[in-house]
Order: sequence, then C-alpha cells, then structure tokens
Amino acid sequence: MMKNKLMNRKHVIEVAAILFLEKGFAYTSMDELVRVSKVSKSNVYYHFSNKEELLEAVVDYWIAKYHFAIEEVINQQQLSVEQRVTMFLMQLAQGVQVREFKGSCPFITLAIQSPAQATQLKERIGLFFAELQSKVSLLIAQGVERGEFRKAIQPEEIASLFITNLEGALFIAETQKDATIITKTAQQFMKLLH
Amino acid sequence: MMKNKLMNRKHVIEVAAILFLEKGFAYTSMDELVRVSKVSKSNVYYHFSNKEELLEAVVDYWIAKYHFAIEEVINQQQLSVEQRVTMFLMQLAQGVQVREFKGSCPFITLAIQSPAQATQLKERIGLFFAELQSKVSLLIAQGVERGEFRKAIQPEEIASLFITNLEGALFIAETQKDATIITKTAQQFMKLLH
DNA sequence: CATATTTAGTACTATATAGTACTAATAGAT
DNA sequence: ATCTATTAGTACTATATAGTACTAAATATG
Repeated sequence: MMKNKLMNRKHVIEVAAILFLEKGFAYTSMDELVRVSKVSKSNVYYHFSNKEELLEAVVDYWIAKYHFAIEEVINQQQLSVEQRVTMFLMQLAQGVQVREFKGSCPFITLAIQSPAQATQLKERIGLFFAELQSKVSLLIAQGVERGEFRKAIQPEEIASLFITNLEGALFIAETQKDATIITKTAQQFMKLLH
Repeated sequence: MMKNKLMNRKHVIEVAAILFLEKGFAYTSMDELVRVSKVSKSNVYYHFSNKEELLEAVVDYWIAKYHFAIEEVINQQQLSVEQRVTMFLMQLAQGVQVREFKGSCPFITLAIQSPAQATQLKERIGLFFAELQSKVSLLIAQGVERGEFRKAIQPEEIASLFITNLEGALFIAETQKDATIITKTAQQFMKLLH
C-alpha cells in the first residue's frame, strides 16, 4: 500500500487543505479528517503533533502550490502580460468554482480562521503577499516595456492595486457566488492601464 | 440601572460585534461574552435563543452601521466625490486600527467564520454588497457628471472595480498590519479615472 | 536479516463550552 | 397596584472534540 515514505503525510495535508477551506478550520474535526482521508488518527498525530501544526502545513501547501502556478505562467514570456494574467486568473476562478465558492483566497481565509495565537502563520501569509507584490511589479513593468500599458504606469503602485483588486474580487465572487467577476474585474482593470 | 427596555440586548450585540471580529466567532465563548459584557448568561439567552441568532443580530448591526455611515458621506453633496470617498475610507482605516487589524471587513470576516448552515446570513451579506454596488455606481456617475472623472468611465463597471479594490485593500491591510494601504490604493485607483 | 519508520486500531481521557433549569428580584407599563 | 418584561445568579447537563496510551502489524532501509 505504502508506495513511498511520507505518503500519508502528504495525503492528509491535501485532504485538510480542502476541508479547512470548505468547512472552516474550527468546524473541521480531526475525526472528520480521519474519516475523509482514511488515514488512522494515530498516524495523523504521528505526523502532526496537534491541529495547529497541521494548519501550518496546510498553509505551506497552498503557498507552494500558488508559487508554482505563478512561476509557471510568468515564465511564459512568449505570451503578453495580459494573456498570462488572464490565464492565471482563469485557474483561480476554476478553483473557486470547484470549492463551491468557499475559501476563494486560501491564505486570507485560513488566516482569518486561525486561532489568535497563530502569529507565525499570519506572518508567513504576510510574507507571501509581499513576495507576490514584487513579482507582479516586475510583470507590470514588463507590460509597460512591451507597450501593453502606457508609460506613465508606476509598476509598484499598480501592482499593489492589482493585488488588492484581485483579493477583493475573490471574496466578492464568494459572497455573490459568481466566479466570472474575477476575470471581469481584472479585464476592466487592465483596460485602465492602456 | 435599566434606562430603557432592551438596553442589555443592544449592549450584548455591541460587545459581541467587537469580540466576534477580534477573537473570531468560533473562538468567542458565550461565557467570555457574559464576562466582558457583564450581562448575565440567562439574560443573553433570554434575548438570543442561541449563538447563531446572536451572530445574525451582529451582522445586522454592522450592516446598519455601515449603511448609516455611507449615507452620511454620500449626502454631503457640497464635497467632491473624491473627498467623500476619502472621508469614508479614513473612517474605515481608523476602525481597522482600533480593532488592531482584525476583522477589517466585518461582513466577509463574519461570513467566512460563520458555520456552514448559516446560509441566511451569507445571503444577507451578499445583498449588502449588491446594494453597495448601486450606491457606488451613482457616486461614480456623479463624479463623471461633475468632470472629476473622464467621460469614458462606465459607472457600473468602475463601481464593481472600486469595491473589489477596497475589499482587497482591507484584507491586505490586515495581513500587512498597515492601514494606510486602504486610502493609498483608493487614491491610486481614482488617479486612473482622471 | 535486522533495525527504524510508518501505519492501523481500539479504547480512553480531559476539557471546553453551548445550552438549560430553576428561583427570585427589579423595572416598566397600564 | 398589578401584571408583564427584563434582569441576575447559581448550578447543572450534554456533547463534541482534541489529544493520549497502548498494542501490533506492515513497510522501508542499511
């Protein structure tokens, strides 16, 4: 059954990653995780000494997943900035729909649901957004260089705006149960940069 | 002690409104609410048959509070649209700081933390944003009429963008513990409309 | 093969906490 | 003055659930 070491660990994280978003961290019991993942409780606690440690692993999982997805689209230099952004947002919108409009932004959703003492976790999420900011800045700068956006555009400031806009779109999509708003608002936004 | 009927009810809602945002709905016990509010447990349950009913009252409280604050700034017709928007955002930013960067947007924060079965509550919050959207549309349209924004601006679409941007700014402010981003991004945003 | 790591299973404990049941006092309204 | 609505207090129950303790088996690794 066990193909390779730590297979259960990874599986538990993946199941928890979905459950924590769809049902909420506080509303997901370890017993339910055991039931859904089909991994024994003793083994779950063998890998994670408590629920909060599992939550940290879940946050790391989402960060790694997003980092990977972001790098993948950014590196497709043959595409326009607008095309790459749209591609990425379509992935996000799909994820939101798959999760039935729950946990549209995994990071802020988990940060909000985490217990007050989980400061470490919140810092890591803060760092993620700081890194995202610089990546988007470079992308916007590239858009300006390539003539996609007008010259007056300040990459840093517009990157900040882009991210806040995206985050808001994710949560509004959640409340309105409409994932199209994610790509639509970004399209509108980029129109303002032409 | 009791000045007027239902004084405790109101007081409990106000205390819960803060506790639910600062500590989280799931992490706020009814015992703590009793301790902080200094209202007896029996009386709390006299007014609210369970915790979820209290949560609904809290959401209604925030909706009423925001509606009032929004109407108040919108109606100051002698001010420019930009001035009114900035005024309102400064109020929001102050609230975020007072709550120490917790629950920057009360509605989405509470919606995310509410139990899965609280569908009613989520619908009410969805409605709030729909109403907000039409109010902001009118305001943007006024900005175009008055020549503050360029003529090509489409009020509906830009209102949607403005709201997503604001929501995102609130949550990014929370993760970065920096409230200035709320007014800054809005300023940047409105620059794009000139 | 021998040893360490990973896994399952079962039963259990401890604790937090939502909610109840009662009595009795106080305030408001008519 | 009387009746109803609101309040406090105290003690209690029921339950969910995080985490533990143990045994034993299966798998990986050197």
